[in-house]
Amino acid sequence: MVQIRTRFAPSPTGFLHIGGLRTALYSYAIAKHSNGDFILRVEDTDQKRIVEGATLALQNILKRFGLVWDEFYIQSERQKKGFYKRAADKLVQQGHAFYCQCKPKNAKEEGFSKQLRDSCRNKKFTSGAVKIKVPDNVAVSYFDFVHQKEILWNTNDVYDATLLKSDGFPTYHLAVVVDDLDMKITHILRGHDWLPSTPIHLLIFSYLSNRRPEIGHATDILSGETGKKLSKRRDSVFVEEFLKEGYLPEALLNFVMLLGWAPKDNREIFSLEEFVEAFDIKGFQDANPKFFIEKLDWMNGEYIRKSKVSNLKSQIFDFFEGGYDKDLIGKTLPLVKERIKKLSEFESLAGFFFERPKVDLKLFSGDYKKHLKVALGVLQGLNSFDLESLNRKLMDSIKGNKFKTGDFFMALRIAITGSRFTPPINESILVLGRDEVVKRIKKVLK
RNA sequence: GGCCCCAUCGUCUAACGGCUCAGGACAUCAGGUUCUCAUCCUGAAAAUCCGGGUUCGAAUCCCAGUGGGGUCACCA
Repeated sequence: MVQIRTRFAPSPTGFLHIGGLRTALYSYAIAKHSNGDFILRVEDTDQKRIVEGATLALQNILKRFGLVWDEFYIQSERQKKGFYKRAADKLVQQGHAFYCQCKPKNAKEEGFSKQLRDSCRNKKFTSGAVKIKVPDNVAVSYFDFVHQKEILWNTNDVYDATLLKSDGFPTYHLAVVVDDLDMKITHILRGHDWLPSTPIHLLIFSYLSNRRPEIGHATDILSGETGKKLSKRRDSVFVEEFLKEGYLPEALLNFVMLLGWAPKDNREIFSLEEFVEAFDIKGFQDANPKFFIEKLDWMNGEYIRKSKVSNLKSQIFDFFEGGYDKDLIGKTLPLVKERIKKLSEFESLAGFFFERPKVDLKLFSGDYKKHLKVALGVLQGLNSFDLESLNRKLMDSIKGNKFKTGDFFMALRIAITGSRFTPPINESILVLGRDEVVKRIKKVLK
């Protein structure tokens, strides 16, 4: 049996795209489900777009999601060793490629072209860029393992793509084929946006080798707002942005795995290990999913609620870069854990534990001072400062004074926290301590 | 415009061509629990794009249409 080998091959432009994370996850799962190898390959062949430190950042972020690779390659280093030049030479010798000395065009400015056959293809140049000499009227096809169907082109619709640039670096088309062959990749999984250039790769594969990896194109993730491919300008597209908003890596990974893949039993919560175990290539979707943040919010809340206090404590401490005392975070967490959907929300919900709040008197209603005076008396007269006694004495005084329970606690809540929406107030009082609570109530009564 | 992909509740999706007046989850709405807010529990509303075929039977197969997406660089 052949060892399964997959790869994730991003270009290091700074941040990891959410779709990239998903592609990496699926590739990882295909390999690991069968105890295969997962390879990370950095495609940095565009000298104009090199970003300092991007490769390291990419590696770090993948590790945070547990997507660990077995082998690592950098294309620019392979370029120095001449792998791509040799492949290009071979293609020219075979008559499947030719040198071209035309001025490079920029499609963004010039629009799409109708000219598929390059004017240099019969000029017999011996230097310049190398382009593929696409044959006329030949059918090329492959079986897509995502869509589970044959996809077919006529080469009359395929253009003479550049393989080697005049700076000696390969384009994606050449590099991807050479590397996937050299690295003995068995399954290529990539985004749907690559589907249209697949016939070029199919031709190169057939010229360079008698074997070809399986190929599959995962759906594009569409924006929930626009229904179009996620765009950097309008949408949050980078993994780093989501982490910064307070989403947990495990939740984000879980959410993204279900955009374009589903198990037969409709299960929704998967750890990475569970996903690898459950992964089935038949579970891929054909239609492009829209990215709706609501479900991610729910899922993130699920993960936060499931988290151990000790783990969550460190995550929140790190998230706020040490801005809050770690032990105190730990004490408040049992009270706030099931009330937040993102780490970032810890601040607005639990901030009053760390800093005396500004209390807006407009929040109060009714005869709140009377309520507070009674509460103050109870607190100060309490012999044993524990939840049971506190609760009992407060309830007794409510009954004794014929207060409305809700009104009483609301007054207390606002005085202590500055908000109408808070964790349970008696438990919060215990965390804050009697002295602090007494001071806060007195301050309002002044 | 050419080429390619796609089409089940608002969203993510399930359903060997028959066990389906289409199931689950999120979101929404209504109840319950509760000192607020959450959590938790109950319930409701909500979909097979439109036509044609094939078949005893179609969400499922086929053909057109319509709609959506992608792509057409010496960027990946």
